[in-house]
Amino acid sequence: MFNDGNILIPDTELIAEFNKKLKFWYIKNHRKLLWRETTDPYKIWLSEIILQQTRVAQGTPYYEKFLLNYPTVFDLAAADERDVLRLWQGLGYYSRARNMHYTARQVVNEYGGKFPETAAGLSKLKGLGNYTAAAIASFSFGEAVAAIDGNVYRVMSRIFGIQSDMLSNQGKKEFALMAGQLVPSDDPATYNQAMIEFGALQCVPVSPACHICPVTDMCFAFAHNMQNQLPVKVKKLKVKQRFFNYIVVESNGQLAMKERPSKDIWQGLYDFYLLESTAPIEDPDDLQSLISSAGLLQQGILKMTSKIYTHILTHQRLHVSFWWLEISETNTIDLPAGLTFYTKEQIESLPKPILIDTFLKEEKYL
DNA sequence: TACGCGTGGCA
DNA sequence: TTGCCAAGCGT
Repeated sequence: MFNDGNILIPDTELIAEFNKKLKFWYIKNHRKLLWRETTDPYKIWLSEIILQQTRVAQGTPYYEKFLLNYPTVFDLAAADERDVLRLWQGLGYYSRARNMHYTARQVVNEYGGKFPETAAGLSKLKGLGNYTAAAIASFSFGEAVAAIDGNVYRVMSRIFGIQSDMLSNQGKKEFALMAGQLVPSDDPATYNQAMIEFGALQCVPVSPACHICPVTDMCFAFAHNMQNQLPVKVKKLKVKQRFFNYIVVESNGQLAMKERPSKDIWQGLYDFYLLESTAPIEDPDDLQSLISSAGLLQQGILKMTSKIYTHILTHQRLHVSFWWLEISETNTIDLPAGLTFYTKEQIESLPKPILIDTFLKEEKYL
């Protein structure tokens, strides 16, 4: 192994050994898929576009009906975009279909109906990124370039112990460097197919069957029992947007509060009657219907405080509005479950989220 | 660079 | 039920 700064590139003997075992596994275990029985770049291209982020079982019927309706790139180029989209219907990621149609016309009009024969040339076409361009280049034209899809990332990461984030740019560079060392000049097409198929069938994301794997003897993940940790994908934590509409029920100077339930933020702290919505509510009428559907008796004047509070948590952004519901002294009210009236003194001593505390102070209640 | 893009299968 | 994807790409 030699060190390239960030990753260890295995020596040529180890690479040769891995490739040999991989190829043997592939010959024995690969699926017979329609698009593997041709080198026609149009068909390979069609299959690769369809299979982007899509399972074989889901994409196969589409591959067949597209070939039936548009047997050649000329037929696809001559079609109306609307018809192409109609045929794509149900497969999702519809820009794939639009780009494919666009590219078919470009191939016909600017390339005389022939696809470029290198990954670099193919990359210039719309809808073809690094992976798809490399896949077509190797499958159709035998170019010795590595086609790195999600399966290949996983296999390389586990076998050779690459622990860089496969979603980061730096990580992608390291994987690409490794992949470039692995791809053989002899029959790169079968090698690429084999890597992808190996990832799809044997080195699967969850609970791979390592006891029947032919390369455990050279597998970093197996040796370190890290199959479930690799590949590393640093998930960008997604900030969820939530819209809170608090009903501050007031009666004789007391406020109705309740303890926060488990399995949500602020567990054990106290807040008001909460109606959560998927979008901000600005019209009191909308809130009224929400309230009545929730069974809260409407016996007072609902008044929104002017301001909408934004409260930021690690993984949530809360957009919070407060609505005062004043109950006149002569009325009684059936409070929803969990709510209890508390005096100002009691409220002062209750544990509350900062947001609630701030609100009460700004309203000069506390 | 980070994010939106669709659908169906699975635990 | 809900989250996590599955042969990525364009912006």
